[in-house]
Amino acid sequence: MLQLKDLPNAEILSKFAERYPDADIHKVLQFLTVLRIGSDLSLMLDNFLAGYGLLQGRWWVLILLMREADLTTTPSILASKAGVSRATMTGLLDGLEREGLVSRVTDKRDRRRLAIQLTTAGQAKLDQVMPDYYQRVNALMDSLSSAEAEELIQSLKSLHSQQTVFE
Amino acid sequence: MLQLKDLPNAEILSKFAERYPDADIHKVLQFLTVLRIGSDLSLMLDNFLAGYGLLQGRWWVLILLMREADLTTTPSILASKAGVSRATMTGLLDGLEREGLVSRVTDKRDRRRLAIQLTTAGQAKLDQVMPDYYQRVNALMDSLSSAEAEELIQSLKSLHSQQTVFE
DNA sequence: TTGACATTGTTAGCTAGCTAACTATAATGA
DNA sequence: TCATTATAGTTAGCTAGCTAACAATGTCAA
Repeated sequence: MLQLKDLPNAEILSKFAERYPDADIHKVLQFLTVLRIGSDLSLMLDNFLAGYGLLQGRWWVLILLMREADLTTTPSILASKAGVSRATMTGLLDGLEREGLVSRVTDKRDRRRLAIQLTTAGQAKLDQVMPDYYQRVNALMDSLSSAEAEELIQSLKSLHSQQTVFE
Repeated sequence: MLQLKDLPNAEILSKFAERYPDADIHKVLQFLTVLRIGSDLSLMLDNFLAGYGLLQGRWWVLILLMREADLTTTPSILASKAGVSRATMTGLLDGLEREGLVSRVTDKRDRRRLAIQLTTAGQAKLDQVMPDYYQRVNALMDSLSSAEAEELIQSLKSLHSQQTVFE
């Protein structure tokens, strides 16, 4: 969504400016550019992962599992660390279990809980994709100097911290 | 997805670095920060629009329609300008039509085509939301100086232009 | 003119996000 | 102890993205 290829022309601008005098076209375009490039980069990552038969959500769950010392944790903790709802995590785990990349193990001490475990196949999948991923991230970020990258992150964090104006 | 609250600690970093020596943790974190803040800002916009009973995809269609001189265009053109597939546009228009914000009119000269028209209710909905939207965008972007904002956009465009490294 | 090709919009089926509601289980306090 | 409350995971139903396939319609060249 939010295609920036379709920039408004002078006629359109005057129409909107007349109806909505508070509009600051530069700021709006900058804001939309941030949104659009974020979503394009995310789509690019999706396409890259698709080449390995993975999807962004599922791939991220595998990484979170690999971070655990025993390659195991619970759906709730995964949901919290991934920043999604428990319901969404259920769906992600369904897909990963179907593909044999994780397994669900019941917890006998607390029968509400499940242990989610990274399988050998899951670890092997990460070993396929991660070296390629890291190389490409390096190549992508090399288009900015380290000072530029740092300023980019700082500016994004400034915007992020101002989210309250939208509430 | 892609929660950055859960930053890797030293133990995790060494585990990943050992297994994947190409990983440059600073670059990876910067990359993920761009993705995450983009998605957070998009979510923020969703929440804002929800207060007016709107959703981002549908709202954007209304704006594209308002840009047209006669408030009318076709689903294909909308899909192209919004940067989504025709199938996705069908779904967005279904929702908007159900709410009475747009109407579908058959084209008698080319019976494959539909004319999508912004209704009075659709224009009224935009008139409710847009002034508030523009004020909030202004407030958000005021957290950056105009020079900072310009550098931010330039850096994002640099990244965007390097997307090919992920193909 | 007609057969091949292109275009338009829709449908079906997938992923992935959400909230709300539900079941099962555990924990706690009167 | 037992009633209440809290927690874990799932399900249902919504939005919104995608691709692939399809029917209806136009277009165009042989």
